[in-house]
Amino acid sequence: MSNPKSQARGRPVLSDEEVAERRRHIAACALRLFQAEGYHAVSMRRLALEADCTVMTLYKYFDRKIDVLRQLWGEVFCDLFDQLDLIAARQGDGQDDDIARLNDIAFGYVRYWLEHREHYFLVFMSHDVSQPDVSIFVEDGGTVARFSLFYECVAKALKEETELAVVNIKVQSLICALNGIAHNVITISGFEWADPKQLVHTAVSGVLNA
Amino acid sequence: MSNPKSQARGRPVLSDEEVAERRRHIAACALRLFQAEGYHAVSMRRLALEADCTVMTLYKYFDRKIDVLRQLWGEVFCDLFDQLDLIAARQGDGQDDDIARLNDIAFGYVRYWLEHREHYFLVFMSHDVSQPDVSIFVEDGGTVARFSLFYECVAKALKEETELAVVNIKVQSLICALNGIAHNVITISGFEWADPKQLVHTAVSGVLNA
DNA sequence: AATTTAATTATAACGCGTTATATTTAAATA
DNA sequence: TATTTAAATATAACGCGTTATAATTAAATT
Repeated sequence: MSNPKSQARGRPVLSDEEVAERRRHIAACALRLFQAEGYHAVSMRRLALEADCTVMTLYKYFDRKIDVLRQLWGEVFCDLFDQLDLIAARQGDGQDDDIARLNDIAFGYVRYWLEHREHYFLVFMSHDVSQPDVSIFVEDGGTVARFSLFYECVAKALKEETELAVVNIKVQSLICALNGIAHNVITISGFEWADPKQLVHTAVSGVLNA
Repeated sequence: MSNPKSQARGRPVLSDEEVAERRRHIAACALRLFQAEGYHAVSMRRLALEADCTVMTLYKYFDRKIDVLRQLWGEVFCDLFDQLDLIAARQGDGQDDDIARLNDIAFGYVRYWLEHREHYFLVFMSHDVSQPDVSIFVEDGGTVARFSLFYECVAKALKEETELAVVNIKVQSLICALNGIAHNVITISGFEWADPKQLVHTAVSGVLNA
């Protein structure tokens, strides 16, 4: 795509794969450091040391420090949805089973964030207060696609007669509710929140019965 | 409390009110600057200039820059709930009216954040990725108290027979859902979210029918 | 008026993210 | 091998949040 014979003379531009490899290497180092010491505790100078390159090289492959983080988000969601897919694969064909499965998946989703709060912060709270309108992880279509798991499960748990548009609203409402539960329980830690499982159950029942 | 005759000699410690006044002055300057240019665009040096003092004086009254922001959060919630109280004051005693009113309040809550996204970021997204467990705005009991508006409205919109504990779960679930809608619509701006009013309606119906 | 104490200032420093510029190194062609 | 081009380095600088320290100012008592 970006590399069609380029120039004849001189050192050739790195291939897309070579660029991707270098980005992956930096991201891999960053993941280790971020998980061990936290995002803000790791400086670009430190990351350069770990990645065995210069700060300037980091900035060649990532426009900003936050973009290194963004690279890791895809992996987080991959991990999360791999777990949810396992839950979804459980047997049971009745509608009661479908509802129970939806509950399990919804709670699995929230539990993942509660058990990996540093991932939650990585994904949902890395915004800069001064640049509010940044779109997260949506540019990566692969992540969005996996949210369709919720769509399928909600559709199954509902009567089959339900319209597509209605299912869509319900799914979005559910996802918002689940993210909200995770967000509130994690960030408003001084408040005596109810059992997350109950909150999730209420959200799921609500979406099905609304 | 902190000022009982203190010492006999030398300049007396500032009274609580004097301290509060200086804090308010700094916060007032900060509000003006933050709203005009954004939190991160305003440096402590700049704020000191505006507040007509030294950076060191700022640090005498606020441990960190983020604490200046925190001081402003209370005012944001005050503004928000003043608006919601107006909506809540509408006449109509039937249960249908109660449900409609709950819908209006819930949407008013979400709409406030959507229309004041900078406030949303101020309140819900000012965390540092590296210090995830900070409790927000809960230390200020006044703010939490005003959330009881939701409790009262949900209780009214439900049959009176509903248990306190159940109402409590429903209220928490609703608040999570509303925060989640605001959070997702604001921060995941690249996704085609449904009409927020519909999402709120689904959440409210869900909580009432769960 | 002299003294004591706290508030405030002045000044410098630290590492941070980020940018700019000039130089060196590596990989290709002629 | 000499040349060309891009990758990578080296180095310095900017303003940032934050901390430390010493000097100054303000308000009280003796």
